[in-house]
Amino acid sequence: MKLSTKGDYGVRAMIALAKRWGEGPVQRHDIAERRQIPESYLDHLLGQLRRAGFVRSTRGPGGGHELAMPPEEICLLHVLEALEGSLAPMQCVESGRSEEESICGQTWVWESIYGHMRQTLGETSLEDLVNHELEHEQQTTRAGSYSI
Amino acid sequence: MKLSTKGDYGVRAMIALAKRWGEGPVQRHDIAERRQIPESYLDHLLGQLRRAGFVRSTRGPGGGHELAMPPEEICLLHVLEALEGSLAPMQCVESGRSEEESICGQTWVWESIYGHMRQTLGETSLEDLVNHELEHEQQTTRAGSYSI
DNA sequence: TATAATGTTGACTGAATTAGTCGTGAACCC
DNA sequence: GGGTTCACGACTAATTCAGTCAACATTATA
Repeated sequence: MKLSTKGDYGVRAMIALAKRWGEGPVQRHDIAERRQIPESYLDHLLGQLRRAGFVRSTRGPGGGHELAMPPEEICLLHVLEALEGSLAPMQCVESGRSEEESICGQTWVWESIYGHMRQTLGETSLEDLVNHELEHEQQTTRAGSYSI
Repeated sequence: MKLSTKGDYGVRAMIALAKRWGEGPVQRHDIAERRQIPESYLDHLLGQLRRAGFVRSTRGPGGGHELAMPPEEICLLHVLEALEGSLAPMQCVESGRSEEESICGQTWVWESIYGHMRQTLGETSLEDLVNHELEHEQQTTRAGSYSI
């Protein structure tokens, strides 16, 4: 039941871009370093995200990658589905085939879990993630200031 | 984000046993056929379930497998964790390492999803699954009776 | 006690998926 | 033209998954 690194890395990259929204393109190298993603692998992920319409890239000096729309308009669900395809935990959940129900017997439980998961991911935007991260940073900075 | 066949098959097998609770041992072959599980693979699953204490097996003629406790006392969560290990969708969710939070940035979302998932699976017993299946069978039987 | 039915175990294997790397090329800026 | 950056596809290594198989242990019963 693990999310693949593809999804994880992809979301990390999107958060990195969301954090710099409005400041022009960010370079691949920069994203990779900050979020600890293998740079050459990040290539693929950015390619998928670009083709899915979430990212805009420009080449040449001063080029890089940026979000194609504001962070509040991009939700985790769409990003992850662009990278991983369906997130359904079982085949019979996504296909909705009721004939299999008598053999599998557990479809309804997974449907419920999947529904909740989609809802949560759909309600969470990149902006939310950035805000959450900023709050967290403030806390650790404040806490850390005592130890200097 | 797929559940492996191991978890799926394992739960199917447990449902099969729950349905025959109190009727003595059920044979591997029988379970495999009814639930469409490769018989030699089922071996491994029953082994894991036995070592986890959910299944009791007896050898020799008339032997087979049966639940080691009533179906209402066994929940999906425990069965799946016995088979698959942790169901946590990301490493940082199960380890709870907050240092990674600044790099990953999405832990909190997955923690919420994971929490809900555990709750749902924890609240669903084998008895619930059997009952659900019986209701479903009645419906299809009734519906089907018109077409004969 | 012989034997047939059944479960037990672990070694092995093939296929698929994941997680990347690398090289070449294209666009862009100066 | 030269340096910088992205774009794309071929290739590969490692891991996990899914499953088979053979030898062995236990038990019922005739």
